[in-house]
Amino acid sequence: MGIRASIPDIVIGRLPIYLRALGRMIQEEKEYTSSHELGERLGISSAQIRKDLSHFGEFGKQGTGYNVQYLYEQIRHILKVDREWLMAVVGVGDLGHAIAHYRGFQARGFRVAVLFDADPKLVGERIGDLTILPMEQLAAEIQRLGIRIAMIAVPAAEAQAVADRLIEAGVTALLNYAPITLAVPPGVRVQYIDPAAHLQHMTYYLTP
Amino acid sequence: MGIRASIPDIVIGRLPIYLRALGRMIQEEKEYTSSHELGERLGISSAQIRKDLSHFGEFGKQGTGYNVQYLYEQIRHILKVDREWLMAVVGVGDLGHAIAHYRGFQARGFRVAVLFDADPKLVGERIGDLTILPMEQLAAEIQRLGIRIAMIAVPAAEAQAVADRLIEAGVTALLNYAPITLAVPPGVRVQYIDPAAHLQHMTYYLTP
DNA sequence: TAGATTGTTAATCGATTAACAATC
DNA sequence: TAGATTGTTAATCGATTAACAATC
Repeated sequence: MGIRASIPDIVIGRLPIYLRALGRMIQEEKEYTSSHELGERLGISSAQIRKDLSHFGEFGKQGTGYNVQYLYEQIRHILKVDREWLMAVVGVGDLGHAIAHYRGFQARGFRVAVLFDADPKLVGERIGDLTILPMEQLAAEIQRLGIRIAMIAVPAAEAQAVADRLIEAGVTALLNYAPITLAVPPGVRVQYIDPAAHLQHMTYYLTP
Repeated sequence: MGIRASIPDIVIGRLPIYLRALGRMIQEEKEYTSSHELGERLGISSAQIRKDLSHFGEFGKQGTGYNVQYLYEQIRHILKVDREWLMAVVGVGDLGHAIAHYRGFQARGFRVAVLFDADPKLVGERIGDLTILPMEQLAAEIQRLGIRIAMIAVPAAEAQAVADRLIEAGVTALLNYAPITLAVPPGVRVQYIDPAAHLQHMTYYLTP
């Protein structure tokens, strides 16, 4: 029995983009697509799309391309979003509120299940059908709900301490909105959302 | 006179991360750092940091490393964020509100200067010292303020049309929060913020 | 000085692309 | 069938890393 080489992380990172485009095609009631068409929409070469998908199996048919619905389901399965993941949000300021209200998670495999904030003035406030809980309940609630994913929306100065507590409680995937690189132990994944960093990336190319 | 090869975009994308770390070091009143220390904090090899910086000049000293403040200023200059860029925000729902309130832009070279929304119920509402304007005023206001950067925080279904209008008005850098890949003409830059895509990237690695 | 660290070169590694046989 | 498109191989391209002379 051979060893299956691990799939490049950069390929995994493109799958959600493919999934997003396929979701739109489903809305458009498009039944079939091709690597060429998908690449066209995404600004990616058709060869790359075929190569990426080939890591996971054979999903298309020569001559006709890919059945949109089928490929969509397959990628959902590969990414393990053919189920619902519960998430915790820590920090319920403006950004945390926006995250808690966001309607877009449900369709893509996620649900905000619990909110925490360190500010006693916010604790007890209701958002949708959730009540903001104090930090003291963080570990217990995360364990009770079996939560593995958390979003950090606290100020930069508190983000590392919050990450530490979340990891301690059993979280292994963090989406960090604070503008700071987190130190985490092996086995814990972190993704970053830093709008100012994206903006700075673009200003390099702007002529003043 | 030779042709200066263009610097890889992936290198440009790392500069804001270096800048962010240097900003924190300034807060910590750290005077000198090294490629090794910086790399340690960021989970990047020291060789990569030195190589990245070498595209732009020589900023360090053998034996002592980099003066934090000096390197910070140099990178700010390279990224053209040693000034203030005005930005437009289109779509002032929960997310647009959070963006408009966000205090973190100022220190990193940006200011939200104008807000637009298609909803007549929102038009006229004040957020901080800004008033939400109707879409009809988009082109005129963007031109009047000389705005080159816009953030799109409208539903996916409207994002492409909004992008088209912004580009038409002279915007050449878009930060898109809508979960859709935008089609833009050459010369226009787009960066994407899609939390669900980041989450899906991580669930791949989670064991159910 | 001795130790540390830079900037740079060359080697390595990995990702993307081009091309095409297979086949629907 | 003829045309289209896949999955895959090999070639190309580009990015990362290791190593080290230079030097503070």
